[in-house]
Amino acid sequence: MIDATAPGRVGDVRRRNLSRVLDSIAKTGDAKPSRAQLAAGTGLTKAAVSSLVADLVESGLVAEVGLYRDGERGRPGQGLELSSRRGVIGMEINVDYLAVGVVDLGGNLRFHASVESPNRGLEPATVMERLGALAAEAKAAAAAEGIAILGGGLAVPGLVDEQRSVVLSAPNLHWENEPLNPRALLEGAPLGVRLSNEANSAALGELWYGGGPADFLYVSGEVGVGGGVIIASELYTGPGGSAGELGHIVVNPDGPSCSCGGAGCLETFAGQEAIFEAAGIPPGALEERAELLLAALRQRDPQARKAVDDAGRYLGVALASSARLMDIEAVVLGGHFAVLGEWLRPALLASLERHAPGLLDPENLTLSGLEHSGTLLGAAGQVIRSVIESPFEFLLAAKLA
Amino acid sequence: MIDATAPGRVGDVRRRNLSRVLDSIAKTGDAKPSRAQLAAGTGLTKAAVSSLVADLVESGLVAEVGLYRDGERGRPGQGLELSSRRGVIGMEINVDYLAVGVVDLGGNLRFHASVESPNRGLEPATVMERLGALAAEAKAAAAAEGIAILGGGLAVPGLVDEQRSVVLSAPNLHWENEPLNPRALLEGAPLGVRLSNEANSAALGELWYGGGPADFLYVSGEVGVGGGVIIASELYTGPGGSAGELGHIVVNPDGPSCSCGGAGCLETFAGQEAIFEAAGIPPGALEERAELLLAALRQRDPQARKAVDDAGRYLGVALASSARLMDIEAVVLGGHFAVLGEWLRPALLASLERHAPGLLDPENLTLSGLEHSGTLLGAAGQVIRSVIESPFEFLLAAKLA
DNA sequence: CCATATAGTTCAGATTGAAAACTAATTGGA
DNA sequence: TCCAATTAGTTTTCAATCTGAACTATATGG
Repeated sequence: MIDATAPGRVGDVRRRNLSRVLDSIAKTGDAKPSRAQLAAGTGLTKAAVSSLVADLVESGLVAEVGLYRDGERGRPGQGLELSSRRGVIGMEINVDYLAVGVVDLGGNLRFHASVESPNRGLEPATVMERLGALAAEAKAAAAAEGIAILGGGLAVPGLVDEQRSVVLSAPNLHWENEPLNPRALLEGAPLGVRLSNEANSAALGELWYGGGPADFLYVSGEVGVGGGVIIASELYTGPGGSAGELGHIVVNPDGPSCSCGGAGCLETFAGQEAIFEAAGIPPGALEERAELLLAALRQRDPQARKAVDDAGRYLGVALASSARLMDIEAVVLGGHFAVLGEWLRPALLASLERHAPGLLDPENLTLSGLEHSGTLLGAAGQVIRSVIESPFEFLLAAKLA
Repeated sequence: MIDATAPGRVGDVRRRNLSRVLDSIAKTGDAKPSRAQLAAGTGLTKAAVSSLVADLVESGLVAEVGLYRDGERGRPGQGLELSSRRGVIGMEINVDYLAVGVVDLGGNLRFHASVESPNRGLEPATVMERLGALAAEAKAAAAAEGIAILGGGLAVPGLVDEQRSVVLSAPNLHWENEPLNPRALLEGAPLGVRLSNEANSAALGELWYGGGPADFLYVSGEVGVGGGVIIASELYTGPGGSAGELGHIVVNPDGPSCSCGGAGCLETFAGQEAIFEAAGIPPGALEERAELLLAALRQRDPQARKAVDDAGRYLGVALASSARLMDIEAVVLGGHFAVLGEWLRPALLASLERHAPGLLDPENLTLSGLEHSGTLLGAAGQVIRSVIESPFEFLLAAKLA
């Protein structure tokens, strides 16, 4: 396939090289590369890099951070980094809480806040209003730290149409085809607010800020079972944008019917609700039930043990099928599954070994370390990445303003 | 993601535009576009297109095919097409036959030959020798038609390492880690011979020459059950290159063990052998058994009917899971499944509706019309595509020679 | 036979990175 | 202390390539 963004005119070369340099700075991260190092890394000449960096510094995306010597001879280089005075606000609506965070271009979470909020069944307008209040806090915090906010990312637990900012289906919130107006959360931010799926954002957070490998499947165990597929360091969304719905892979054709209308889905065996029920945890608040389950497991309660083993076994079936179909070589467990990680692991690995022996190295089955901030980081990171990938457009806009 | 293969020199613009123009000619196909139409289609100026086309014509990749008037006023354009005097040889090793074909750059199958050959268990060297004889026929036929052979594609029913030309695993041939030397089949062809997987090649054949949509899952029912995933008009191979192994998706966690070492795989329910056995077809040659099965189905034999229904049902489970994970919206059934198509369809659709209601429109479940030539076309097409995507390298080589 | 329309070419102009020469800033040793 | 060596970054010249506008070529229709 011919890359539509590839240079067609001479001017496009610069577009691409601006992005390449910016990406190289982002990848080098804390090492704060000099122009000379960037030249070596990108294959461009020092002259070209100097010219490109000049534009990036002028736009405010990149900052010089003083000299930098490594003990050797020669003139020291000027360290460069993605500006810590520009940032993006990450936001998250989940079933039982709202959260916001300020992430600077370098990927540092500079501010973080969350509130409990039983959003299930609430009107989207009500939830958006509450989230707006939280976003205002984040904006104030950013202003106090001298961070100019370029845009925002909003993650929700459901399928979304990113272009039109519509939540197509979020069964756990009881939302269906709800158009949101995320832009209103950050009035005046030049890049607007991007709506995204919670599991996908968490997968991207893991990739960019959690040390995830270039190829992995992220399994999100929030109230539902979601997934995010990362291939070659990019989110794989599929032709219609809804890939990664791991929760509705069929793991047992004779299984019970599922909220999605199907039958035998993974979620009916390994969703939070299914596990709690099988473990005999009484209804109640999510946090409390999770605590009860962990307590039961610690006390070697056989019913809890079996519930988690079953979930692990079926998760193994889903991962075996996924690995076969998509050639997945690594898996990161997040959310609920990260909390249950060590209890899930034995049954999961046994099941994988039974259904796809040798396909997935147990070492490559890891638990997410980012906990809940992964989703925020990923939601904000998508906007940051869009700047890194198309800085030219951003420069133009900056020049006009 | 930033394309690492495209350092940003000014000269790369031309590289890209050569490819873009060539691709545009290939896509327009039989319409034989003029330079002016290409300019309109690519967004380049007429001047640029003229210059690019001049290089392509000089290299022999593109040919002018006389004037062309559409009744309107004005000077008529020069029709352009991919040269019919340049071609690629497609080759196929399957369990019970060998096949070759000459495909010109325009995708026309100009010569075709196949021989029965019980390759299961034969030494690769023996098989390659037989294939070499067939390839020689193809070369002679190409020479007779004045087609210069640029390279070849060889498809085998197993996992391959394309870079090193090694068949990693072809259980149905009983080959394991067999290095081949496909280059030797076409001594002197400038682009060499590319080894590929049979199901993937068939999927690409369907995409390029069978009118397949931009996004679909090709299901190959040869002796094993294979698959090829096409996303955005490209083959999705996954990080390790072995994506699409539909045959080893788990469709029933309590199912029997499989030749792959796993258990409950689709292949154990819907592989040819499994269907024949369940239908009570006695052992024998593949072709004969297939005929017997079809005859039994036509006579409404209940055992045959049930065997095919079961296969369809489990195929539906696998497709439901695949659609969920990869957001697949269309499926093309090939090989054995295309032959059984109408008998499979009812149970398959019912199963899809049960496990993933509404996810896949029945209209988007189609049967391949290319039959066995799809694999040849796809195998050859991969080499043709590589020229379309990197004509600059080809031009350089042509200029040196 | 000429106005009109479309195809394709020619040429000046602008953008851009490569290459090489240059300036700047540092270290280590004479 | 000072200079050679070394590395960073800038300036200058040059070649590649596309755009845009003017131009030539070739058809149709009245």
